[in-house]
Amino acid sequence: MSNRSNVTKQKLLDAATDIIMNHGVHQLTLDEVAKTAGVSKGGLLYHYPSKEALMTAMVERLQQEQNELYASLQQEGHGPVEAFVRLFDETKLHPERAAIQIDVEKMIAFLTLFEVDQEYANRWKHDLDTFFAQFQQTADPVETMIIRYALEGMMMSEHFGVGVPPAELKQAIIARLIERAHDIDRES
Amino acid sequence: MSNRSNVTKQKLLDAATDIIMNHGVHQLTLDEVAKTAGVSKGGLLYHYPSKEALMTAMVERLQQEQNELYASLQQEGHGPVEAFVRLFDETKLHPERAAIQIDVEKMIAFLTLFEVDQEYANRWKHDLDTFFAQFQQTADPVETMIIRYALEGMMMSEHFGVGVPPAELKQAIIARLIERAHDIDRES
DNA sequence: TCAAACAAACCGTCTGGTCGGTACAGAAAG
DNA sequence: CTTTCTGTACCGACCAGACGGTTTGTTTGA
Repeated sequence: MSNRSNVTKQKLLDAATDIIMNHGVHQLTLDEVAKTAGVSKGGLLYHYPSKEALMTAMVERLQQEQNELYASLQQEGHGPVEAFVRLFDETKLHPERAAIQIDVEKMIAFLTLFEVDQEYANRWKHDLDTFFAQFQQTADPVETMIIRYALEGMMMSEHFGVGVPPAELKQAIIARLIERAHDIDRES
Repeated sequence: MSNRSNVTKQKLLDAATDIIMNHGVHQLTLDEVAKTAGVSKGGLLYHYPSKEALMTAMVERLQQEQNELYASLQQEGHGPVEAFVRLFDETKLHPERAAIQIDVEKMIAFLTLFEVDQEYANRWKHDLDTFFAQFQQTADPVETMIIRYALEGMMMSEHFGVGVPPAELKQAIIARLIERAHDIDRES
């Protein structure tokens, strides 16, 4: 795969990501993606021969970015639960990490794709299932799951802009979650 | 509005709800709703002159059901936070309440509708905002918000079937959330 | 010069919505 | 009592636009 080809592919994935985040799934049409990326529809379908292929590539890129950030957080010495919590706040706490470019709000946006195509949704689900399985083996599975759910709920709430608390309350919530995650990791 | 007319309207809303929950938003077509309800497409559009009108009616009926159940829970003596927690589990703990017929999975299904029509999405958001505002005035706003987020995250996770824990763990999670909500309500 | 990379017109299907018409229950008229 | 009229509820063929995907043609770079 030449460099030129790869650049265009990334542009297309960026455009698709941009659309799905700012305008929702129903606006994710091939014409719109091509237009946003500054490529013709023919050019798009040259690289991704179907809409499904495009969406699969989007999800896979997101997954990879997430895995990389999560691994780097664990290498810094954080336990699995705390690393998970920090996954939800890292780019905002440390903007200089923007290179990794992980935005968790993408996840909830992509989740809506689950309803469009059950096929590759199941692939993603499998990965997530094995990941979350370890959360049931900690010193306090109940609390661990509450932490996990709280983060996902917060993510969803912010994505839809429903009942969003002031910034300082949000930071306090995250701080308390990190604190508890830290304790759980230490006891496990 | 005659009785006959109202029966048909409810049948149409039931059909639409059924489709959106079991097959996703992308399957919610007028033809499919009409077919499921045993009505012609013309009949559907006679009662709901547009797809948007149909969806708005769906959301409004859901909202009303929710408000009624929440009010009845508070009348039983539960505080606002605990009543909120029980809202997420009531139909499963007390199947005899099925008359009220509130299934929280509907909510997350409907949330995806937000992307279709920003108009009434904002109306719903406003209602939710004012509702959740009280959660920031409790004895422990941080914990209250964690409880709220955890429930929403759990709901979402179950809707998508991602990393769902065994039943006994789930019950333990809810039990702990109820316990904490009870404490917060008492202190407030 | 040749293949990869892209452009653009085009096609078939799906879907929201329109429109003319039907069935029927009751009111009004004779 | 019979006939005519009227409004509600509903049907189903049809239309226009959108969208995913194909085909054919053109450019670009090694």
